[in-house]
Amino acid sequence: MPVNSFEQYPMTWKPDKDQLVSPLYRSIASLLEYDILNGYLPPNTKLPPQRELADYLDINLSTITRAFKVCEVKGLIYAVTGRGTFVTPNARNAIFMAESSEELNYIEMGIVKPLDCTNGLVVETIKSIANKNYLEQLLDYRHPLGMPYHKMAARKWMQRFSMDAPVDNIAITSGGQNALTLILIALFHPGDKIAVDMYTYPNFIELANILNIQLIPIAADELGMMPERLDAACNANQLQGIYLVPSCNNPTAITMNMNRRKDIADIIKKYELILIEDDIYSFLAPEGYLPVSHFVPDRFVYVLSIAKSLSSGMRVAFIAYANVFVEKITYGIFNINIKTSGLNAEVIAELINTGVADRIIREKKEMAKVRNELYNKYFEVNNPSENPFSFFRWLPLSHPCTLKEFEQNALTYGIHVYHSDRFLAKKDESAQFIRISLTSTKDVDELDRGLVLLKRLLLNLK
Amino acid sequence: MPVNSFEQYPMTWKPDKDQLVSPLYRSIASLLEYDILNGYLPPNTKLPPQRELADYLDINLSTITRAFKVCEVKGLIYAVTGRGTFVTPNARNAIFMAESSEELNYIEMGIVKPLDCTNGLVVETIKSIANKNYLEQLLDYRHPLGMPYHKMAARKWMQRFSMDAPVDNIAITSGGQNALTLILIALFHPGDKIAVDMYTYPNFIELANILNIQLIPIAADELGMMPERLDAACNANQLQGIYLVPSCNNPTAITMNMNRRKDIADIIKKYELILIEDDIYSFLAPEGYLPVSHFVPDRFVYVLSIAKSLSSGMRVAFIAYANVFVEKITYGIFNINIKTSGLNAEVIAELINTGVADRIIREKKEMAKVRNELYNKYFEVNNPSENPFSFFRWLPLSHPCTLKEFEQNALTYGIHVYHSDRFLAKKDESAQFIRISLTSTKDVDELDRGLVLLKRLLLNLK
DNA sequence: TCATTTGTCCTTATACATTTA
DNA sequence: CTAAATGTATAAGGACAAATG
Repeated sequence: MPVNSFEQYPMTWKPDKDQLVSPLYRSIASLLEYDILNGYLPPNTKLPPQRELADYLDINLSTITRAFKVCEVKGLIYAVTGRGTFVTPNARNAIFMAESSEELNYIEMGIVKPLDCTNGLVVETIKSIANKNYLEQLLDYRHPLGMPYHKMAARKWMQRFSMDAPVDNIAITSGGQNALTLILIALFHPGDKIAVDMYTYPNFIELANILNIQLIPIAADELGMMPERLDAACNANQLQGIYLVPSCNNPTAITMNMNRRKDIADIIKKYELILIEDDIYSFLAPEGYLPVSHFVPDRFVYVLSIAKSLSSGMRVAFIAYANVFVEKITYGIFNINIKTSGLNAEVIAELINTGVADRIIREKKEMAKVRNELYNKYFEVNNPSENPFSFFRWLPLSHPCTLKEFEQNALTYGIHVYHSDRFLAKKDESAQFIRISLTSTKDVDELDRGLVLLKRLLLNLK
Repeated sequence: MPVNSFEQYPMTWKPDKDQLVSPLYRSIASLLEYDILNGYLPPNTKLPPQRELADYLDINLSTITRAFKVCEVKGLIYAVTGRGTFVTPNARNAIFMAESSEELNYIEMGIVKPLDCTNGLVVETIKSIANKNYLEQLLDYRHPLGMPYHKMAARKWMQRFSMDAPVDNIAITSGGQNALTLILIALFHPGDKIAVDMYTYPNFIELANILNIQLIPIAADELGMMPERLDAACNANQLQGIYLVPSCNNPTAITMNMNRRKDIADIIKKYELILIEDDIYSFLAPEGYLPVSHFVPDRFVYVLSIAKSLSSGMRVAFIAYANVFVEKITYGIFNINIKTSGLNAEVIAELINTGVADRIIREKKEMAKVRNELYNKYFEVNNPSENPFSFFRWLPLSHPCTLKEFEQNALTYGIHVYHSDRFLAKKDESAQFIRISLTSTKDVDELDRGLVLLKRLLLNLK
């Protein structure tokens, strides 16, 4: 029997005892699900403590725990030990490209677009390929990892960024996100733990979530992820891997210098982690910088997407990997993709081999430089490790604010920017920032107007 | 204390009691994992009953159950109530396209190639698109689910096969395998169970394995999967989904008739399964056949790959899905692919809209018919439910044989064929068959020679 | 700093369902 | 067809750990 009468202390959620049938935990879970989905329990509602509900329903605490677990897995609620269980606010953090964003009533500085006014050059290359007589060979169903000729172009492009690997250790995937999916599925298991920067790429966070891979955030100083912190985390948890974007970490814009790269590599070797090096911004890094992969030749997977550097629409990325991963990645590609379209790979190979690719990145770097100089007129960049060609900037928020509050407020000012909470693998009370995309306005003038609005917004917050 | 001394009745696996530390179940699981991965417990070994182990280790039965569950989710073991727990046979069956198969010294009747001599028509379409002036729009980073115009073409193509869905319930993926990956990741969890035909598509089996999704094989009669067996399996296990290839099941070549489709649909509704309908061979099915999805409008995901029907090299598939899955699939596509290349989708849309697609499938059907007629000269097809246009045939083996033995033997005869064990989700003592691809020889003559060799091989086995 | 609150994890007990002999 | 073997599902009790004030 219940110990107390609960009539006088109202609980936020009172399941109907009469509706409980065996199995109890499922019965409870579906009552809870029903009440959440029908709006009887609005987002962020604090549910009664598990013990209180158990007492009220006169069943064991563990049964409530189990019922709650069912709803938590469905994403309906979340729980924090010591604090309680809450109805999930149903906002997701993944950064979606708007489905139809023809007419925006704000200045876009949220999403990072790839400065794709250089697409005209890609179109020319497509046209020139369409005239070749070997087109039919590109439609072949063979070569799941990529045609040899395309892998040679991939190698050439990697070498340009000081990454060298034999063609047998190179594969072509259907874009960078597809490569990350492949790597997480082929080399990791559900429940594995991967170290990431405290603030990191949101789509990697979401991908890890969907695959039930746990991310362990590691704090950074002005040079990027701190080796001591990584060491400590490896000691405390059993980590299997690490994800890094060393050329220009998204969102902090930090380029890791060579010493820091070596120090991180030492920890990777010490704990035998698998390195996932996402070098999407390699074309913005100083010439001759060696990738972290270079220092861990037995433990790396290096991902070189061309979405930001050459063309986002072609959906091609190159990956290179240590010998030990050859079999698993080959097997993974076959299971996940079968293969990447030869036509698309051909277009990119042609861009690389004709030198057009070099021209594109030169132009993009120039545009990025101009936009960064404009940014510097309004805001200071104090950390010399931040990449001066970065497509986005990272600005501390002096007055803390919730994600929704801040971004909504910004929209009323007519600008779209992202709050740092979107980039946290584990939400906590970390310092707050905003990420400002410099490459998404249609021209420099619009960016100027956006930055003026941003400056005004930040002043008014004080 | 243990009730008996186990010294005299040797168990197949005896974990070292001294190595057990808390938590017990994990300790046991990792000992077991270690022994399997290091070969001390070879594939198919029957482990001791859970009760016996519990008794031996002097702990509770449930703790062993839990330890075994950990290894089962990792795919190391599998359990059958009443029979016991067994080490998973780790043979990989995925059918790889040869990396470099220029010079074959055998006749290819293993892999199912798509009769792609129609690729010339695809090439022409690529050339015509390259001349259009809207090419740059195809390189857009927007529309992760596919551009509206492409989705309309997808809808049109689906309608041709009696599948109708609003464009908001349609998406474009980077090929059929990519679609299946997406669906398994977005709509299922590791450990979930999906019903499949006893003999089913090997790459689906491998994909499920890599994602730790369990497949439950369901027996078939001459009309395909038996509804009663599916019902029984749903009763016994808690199933979340079902995978079907109803137009021409690979490898059995069975086309499910309308009555059977309805009966299966009833069970899907009864147990609220998620239907994954892989309609890659829809173009070989009789006109007007309604997909199974039609009968479960609230629970389906319909996958229409164009790899076999139009072009395997373009890596495009269309999917349609029930309203309840819109959010999860949108989210999944974003996390796994970001998007599929608009250029490739445009080529396929153009094929569909200009009627070239219709011409291609007409030609392919005609070629398939000729090759099937040739097959019928040598072998009998007794089951009227087998698709007369099938790209492959399914032949009973009167004298049982191991997979390796048979396939090796065939190669010495100069032919490449697949043994039925490759198509089993759970290896057991099922009846044995071989699958003969009719569409992979370069011409009908070569197929004729291959079939003669096959006939001779089978006679010599008797 | 420490006690309280609160969710999580591990282990056990028992009833049940399927397979096999 | 029945009984035994064997894995599965549900629920409970207790120890533990993180957050809070």
